[in-house]
Amino acid sequence: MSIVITLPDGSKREYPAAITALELARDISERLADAALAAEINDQLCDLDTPITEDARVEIHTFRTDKGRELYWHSTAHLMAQAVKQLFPDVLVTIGPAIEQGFYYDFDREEAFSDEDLARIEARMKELIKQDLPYHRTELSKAEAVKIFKERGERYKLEILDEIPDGDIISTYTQGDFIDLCRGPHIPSTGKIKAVKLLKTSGAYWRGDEKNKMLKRIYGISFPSKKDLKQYLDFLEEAAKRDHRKLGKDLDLFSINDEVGAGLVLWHPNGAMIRHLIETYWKEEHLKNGYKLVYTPHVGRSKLWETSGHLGFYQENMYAKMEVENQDYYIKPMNCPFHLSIYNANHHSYRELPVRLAELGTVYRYERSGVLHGLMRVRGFTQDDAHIICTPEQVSDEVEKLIVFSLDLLRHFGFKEFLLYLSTKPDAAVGKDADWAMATQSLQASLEKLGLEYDVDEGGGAFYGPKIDIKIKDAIGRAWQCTTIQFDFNLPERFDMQYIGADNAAHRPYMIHRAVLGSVERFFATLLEYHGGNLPLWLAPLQLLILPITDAQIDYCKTLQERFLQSGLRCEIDYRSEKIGYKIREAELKKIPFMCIIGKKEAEEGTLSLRRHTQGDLGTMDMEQALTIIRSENENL
RNA sequence: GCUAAAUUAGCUCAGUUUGGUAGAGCAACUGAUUCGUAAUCAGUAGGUCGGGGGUUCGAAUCCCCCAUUUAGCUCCA
Repeated sequence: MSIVITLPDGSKREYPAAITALELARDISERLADAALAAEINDQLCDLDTPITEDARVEIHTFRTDKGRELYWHSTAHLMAQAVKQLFPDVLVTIGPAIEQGFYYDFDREEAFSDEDLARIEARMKELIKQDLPYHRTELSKAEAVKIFKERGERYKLEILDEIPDGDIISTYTQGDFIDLCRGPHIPSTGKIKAVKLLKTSGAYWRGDEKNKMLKRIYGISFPSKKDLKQYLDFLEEAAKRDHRKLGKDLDLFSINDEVGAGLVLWHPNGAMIRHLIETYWKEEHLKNGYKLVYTPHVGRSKLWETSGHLGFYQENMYAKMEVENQDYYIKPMNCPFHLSIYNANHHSYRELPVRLAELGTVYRYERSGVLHGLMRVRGFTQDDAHIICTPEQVSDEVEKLIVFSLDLLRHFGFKEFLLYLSTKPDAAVGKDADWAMATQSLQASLEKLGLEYDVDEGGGAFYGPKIDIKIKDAIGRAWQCTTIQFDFNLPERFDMQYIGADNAAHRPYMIHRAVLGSVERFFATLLEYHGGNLPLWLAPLQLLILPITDAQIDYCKTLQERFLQSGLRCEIDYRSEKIGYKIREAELKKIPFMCIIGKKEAEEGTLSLRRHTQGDLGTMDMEQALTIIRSENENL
């Protein structure tokens, strides 16, 4: 009886008897057999030596597939645990999964792993790779597994075993002297790992719970070639160059200092100019799209925060209360209660809805000291907040408009790729099921109507409503969350919001809470990292710098500056008596988009020599030609 | 908050192992130079070594506490 194997491309192969996945790969090609890591037989991921005994769909996984990479890294994590156990026999192993980029393994050890330890572990891993130890799968009963790990004193493994139902078959993987409880599959042998690098160590709570013991984690990554590893390390270096904290310092955009306080940002003139341009654009676009701008205070009475519920469920993130004339006040961690108070200041007819209230609202939240990170995570930040209050009939239209508006706004900043997520009802939630269903459905319908791809985060919504998040995809593959569009079934109740319908009765409106940029701080950081500091021309604090070669050209430079300023460009002259090469170098380091080099020749001819940052010399031309080039990057000039 | 590492001139860093009161490059300032597409030369000035306490004849260096930063964990715009 022969068996028929169907490959992912639909092609079929027939074999007279059962063969292993590895034999199948070898039959397809030697190269595939060499690259093969594991097989997926009828959607079941398994080791390469698994026999295929009947007709099946089979996919061979290599490092090129997501699943292949994942188990490659997982196998490397096992290898690292083996090296650690050999070098530090007293250390207990816990778990070691693959992550998006590489793997980690958590160990129970009193001391932290030092850099020297890492180097030793890495060296031992390389020895074990040379030995080309096979990963051997063993299936056994729970009792047998308990016996094995009890003998070895691996109490974390026993804890995991304890949670597995008694009847289940358990698998272990052994390579050399190391045995680990593992579902698998794994790569055939350690020799498949050609390049490995241990990257860093840190603490991590057992099972991710801060009440548990803190374990010592080691992160690493591995590749099937040294070249791939080098490429990855280069990528990390590139990411470091784009770090907004470094760019913020180099370009003199912002600072954060001890004396002012952690997580509180000082915006320097250059950064403030960029922020001003972002905010001005943001306001204009909101006004064009039917939003009303509002301003609200930075503090509010405790009564307000009781009504909103923040004192109940958010107090640990709020700054402590302050007392003035026997009244308690809190600094605002959110703008919503103020916006809703504005709505509630008047009666509203259904004819006025939707009401869209927008504000660049600065809030303060107490964030635990360990989470602060440059501008990405701060304690005082400005949300580009808006609340849309509408009737049930208006919901789907509003959601659709919002998605389009958000994407348009983001694209204007040069962002091109987006990742969209729809988050649905979590277990603990407020609001009626019917409302959740309706809101979730209108979010989903809008995404589909617009033909946008999105992922569903099941149960990932806020307790008060479902949401859509938009993340921006970076030039080097990282994703940054900005936009969030959230329904809120909680606050309209708490604030007893109403509108008068056509039936002359009071109704509860729907409310959507949204931020497009997220926070100005995080957005600014994302913008910097995305563009590597080379902002689009319209956002550059200084757009053009005129560089006279000698003092003799200064008067001519001033007439040019006048023309550029009249065209709406932000333009300055570098008067210093430095050599032209030096002035150009400085302007390049400051990432000034355009440079205008003026020597004797240009002054006599009435021309100018234009240079574009990142491109170099564009040649000699007259003013009109220069403006044409500059306008091609920004039609508003 | 937790685990670990770090904090020295405006910036980037050396000096800490083996205690003997600080050093470089860039930037700044002064002077010279007037130059053609990423660094001209010379000179000057700049630091109670994150803060506080302790050990010591003597602390940037050793010990303790605190603050901040970084990498993670947990949490989030």
